[in-house]
Amino acid sequence: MYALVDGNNFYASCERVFNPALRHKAIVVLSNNDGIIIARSNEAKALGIKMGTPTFEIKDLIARQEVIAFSSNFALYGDMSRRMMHIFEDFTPDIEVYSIDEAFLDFSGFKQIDLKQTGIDLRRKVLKYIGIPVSVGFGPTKTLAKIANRIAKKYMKNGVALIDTPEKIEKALKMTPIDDVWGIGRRYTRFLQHHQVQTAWDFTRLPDAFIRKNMSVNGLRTKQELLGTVCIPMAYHPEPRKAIRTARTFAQTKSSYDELAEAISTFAATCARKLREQGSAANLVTVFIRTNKFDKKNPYYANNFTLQVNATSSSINLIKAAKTALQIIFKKGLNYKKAGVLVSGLIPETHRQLSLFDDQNIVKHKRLMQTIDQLNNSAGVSVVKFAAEGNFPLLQAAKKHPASSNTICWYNAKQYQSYVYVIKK
DNA sequence: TCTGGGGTCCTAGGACCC
DNA sequence: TCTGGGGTCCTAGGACCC
Repeated sequence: MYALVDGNNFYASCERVFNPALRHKAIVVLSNNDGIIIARSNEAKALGIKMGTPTFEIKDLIARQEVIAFSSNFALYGDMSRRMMHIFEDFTPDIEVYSIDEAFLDFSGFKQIDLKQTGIDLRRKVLKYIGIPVSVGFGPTKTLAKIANRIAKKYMKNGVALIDTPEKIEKALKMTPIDDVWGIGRRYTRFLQHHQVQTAWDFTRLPDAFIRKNMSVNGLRTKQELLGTVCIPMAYHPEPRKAIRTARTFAQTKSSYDELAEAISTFAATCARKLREQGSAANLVTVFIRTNKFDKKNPYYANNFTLQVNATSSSINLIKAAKTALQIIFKKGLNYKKAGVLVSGLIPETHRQLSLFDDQNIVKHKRLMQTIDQLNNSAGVSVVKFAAEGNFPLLQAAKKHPASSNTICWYNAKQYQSYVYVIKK
């Protein structure tokens, strides 16, 4: 048996932990730039606020304080998540961290265990030590555990549901709308409803050939999982990412190349840092930019360009490549609303092929990056960054006074069109 | 009129997840 | 006025190989 455990309204619950006065209040958590709603407490859901609602659509509710809105704080949520996962590990060592707020727990080694009681204990423990309410669903496959979790959340006062017999499977499938099945998204929901499939149970009545033809092998896996046959194995140890992406929607559009280049450089540096964190190097760098897709008055422009690089995790190399790609797709006279950098073709850093042209720099870059990472990690924030990233008011001062009191090191790496400098904490 | 057979690799697009 | 960010997998089709 597997359990799916997830934090109820996770981001909203995290905010609540630190402000108990918010209990029973309608609260929402907003995206980057406070653009849309990305999490809601039950009370906010009851007000009819949907996921993804643009914030401006509920600004009256916020102004009247009927809804309390928070800007997102992902550092906090990540920390809460780690602590929550740690508690899960007290119940079984075999866990798969599936997302920031949920994990699959493998209980197949526990033959004599009272799962229902285990779920209740787990819930109580997380609530006590972390302060986050969780729901626990048990099932013989991950897909059924997901369904059990939904039932736990919706109908069970103790937050725990167990699907462990053929009778319970059938009952659970019949009470689960097709769009609540893990693996069935918007498109397939529409398609299936068109074929008179309303519930998970209806779906399991479809012929395999029909599912295979219209929904690929994944659809078939979902059907088997719903019937109790494991097709989606546990992933106990996270694989290294195959692509890493950093992108932002801008609060204010950017139209000049320089402004955009600074943003792109920041994204590239972030990608580079994430690459180093997981010990990978990238062979491909993609840059994309787009204007406001909601703007009906002006023509929409979106483009991307991918450059091949010698496998690297150096911020310097990646910033340089990203800026080159940007030059190719940048068009003057447009107001850009969103931009991003994607690094892919990732390989383990240790497998990196030495190239004739850059092996001189690899060692230098490596030491520089290590030093920068150490400084930034120990400070907890970005105290060292590249001048190409811009947005650094001290840059001008540092240029004028390389040895000013708040500057302990000033390094101008002209050949990379970038600067590195270190500010005293 | 009629034009082999078998394979790999890569990419874009479309589906899904949180 | 104001609309998120970060991933994965599968498939079809094209390029290319012998």
